[in-house]
Amino acid sequence: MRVFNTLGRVLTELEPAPPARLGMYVCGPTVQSEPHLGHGRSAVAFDTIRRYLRWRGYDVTYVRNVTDIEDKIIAAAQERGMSVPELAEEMSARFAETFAALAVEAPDVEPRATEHIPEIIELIARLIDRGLAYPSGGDVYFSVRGFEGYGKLSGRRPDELLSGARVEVSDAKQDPLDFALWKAAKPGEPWWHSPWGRGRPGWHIECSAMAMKYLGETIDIHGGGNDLIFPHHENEIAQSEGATGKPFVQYWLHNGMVNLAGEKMSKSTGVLVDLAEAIRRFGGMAVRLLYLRAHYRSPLEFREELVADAAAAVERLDRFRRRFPPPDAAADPEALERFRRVMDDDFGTPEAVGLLFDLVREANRMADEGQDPAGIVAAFYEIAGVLGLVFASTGLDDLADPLVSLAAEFGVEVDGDPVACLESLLARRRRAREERDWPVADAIRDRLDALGIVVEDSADGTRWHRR
RNA sequence: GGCGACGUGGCCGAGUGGUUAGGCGCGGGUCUGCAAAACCCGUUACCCCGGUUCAAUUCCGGGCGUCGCCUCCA
Repeated sequence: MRVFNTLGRVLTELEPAPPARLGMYVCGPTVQSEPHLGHGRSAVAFDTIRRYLRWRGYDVTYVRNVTDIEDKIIAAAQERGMSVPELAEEMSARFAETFAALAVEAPDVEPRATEHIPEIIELIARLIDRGLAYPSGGDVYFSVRGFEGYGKLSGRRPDELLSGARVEVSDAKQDPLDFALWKAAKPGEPWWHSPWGRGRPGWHIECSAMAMKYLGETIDIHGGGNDLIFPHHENEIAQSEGATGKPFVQYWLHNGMVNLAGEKMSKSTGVLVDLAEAIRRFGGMAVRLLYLRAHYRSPLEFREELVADAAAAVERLDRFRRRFPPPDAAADPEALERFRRVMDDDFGTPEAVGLLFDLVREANRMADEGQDPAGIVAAFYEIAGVLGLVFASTGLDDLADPLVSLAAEFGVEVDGDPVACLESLLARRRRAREERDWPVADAIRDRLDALGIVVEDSADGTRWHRR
């Protein structure tokens, strides 16, 4: 299978072939504020890649970090009158529950920067030993010009970077390009003891330390948003390879940005859409499908009508799932082969989604014509599962009271169980239909519809689902 | 200015040197007590200009336009 490697900007064969162990590190969020649609895209993109690699037979170890100490978190915590750990804890929980609503699986390891201070300090010390970093006034900086390969990921040469206007100037740096590995604590900031005094890690170093701790000095796949290519990932390479002398990452994978009204979603500009809000309004699967319908590397323009469109498409999948429960049958091999072919080509999820809808139509048609679609249906479930399109069956517990009174209204025997209640009502309606008593049959259907329960008749019986 | 991505039908979005993506929407039909669902048919697509070719939306060159990165960012 081929993947697009940002390092070299080429589609390359993923080696070794399965089965093999594969270490995968993805830059998780800096837990400073609520997740937005961009965070969701990255999480879903790499969750899908992880699921697919596993399906292909790889033994994947998936690490996604939480950066819980950083300048912006400190600032945000002060603004809200909270401690840094309190804010980080609250936002981590928000990210976790929001990602869960997108059916993003929990990572195998979810390391936090603040729990790896010893590893970070050790890595910095190694870089100092090797002459690639230097302490300065309580800070420690990385010597960019001391690392020969600097710029190989982002395609920037140190000399060209100098002309950029946004280089942070500091008397403490020997060179304007140098970046902080360790920052001396200012009054009121969180700090840890270090050989260079009280301080905290710089932004990039925690990913190097944690990735290497859990996945070794050379890791197979490293992912993140393409806005991290420079400087974050460029600096990770410099720090890691500077310390070990070995290649840090075999395959760099980057997802595209989510744009809003033609502009990138970003914390700094305030151009963003709250992820939890979008999930609340359209459902987690609609948001996930929205992501999957674009290739993970393409920019994705967000508009409300596009999520509504995705929600309608999810409805179709959901109706299909209700019509055909998971069968006890082998998945159609031809469908799986098509899936493998499009996904093997740098994770072609838009085509895979197209395939999924092909299967929906095919199985519906077969069933309509009296054939058994079990193999197609099984392929549908297998593929949907790999794409992370999972559907929770909705209960009726919140509708217990209205259902009981509705049952009583139609003279149906009831106990408190809402499912039994609904079944009784549907049985009553079936009798009405057999007696060609359309007013009663339609009234039951209309009243259930008002509760959000949709009743549909078909040749093979009556089905219901919540709207 | 440097580096990179991209311009496909009403909307979104794959893909291909000549032959069906797919979804949503819209129109027609089948089925059905009605409704819904499902299925079938249609909705005449590939930014512009050159070039290569028997043939280009697909390859090459130029133009126009959009977006991202260039030390906050997923």
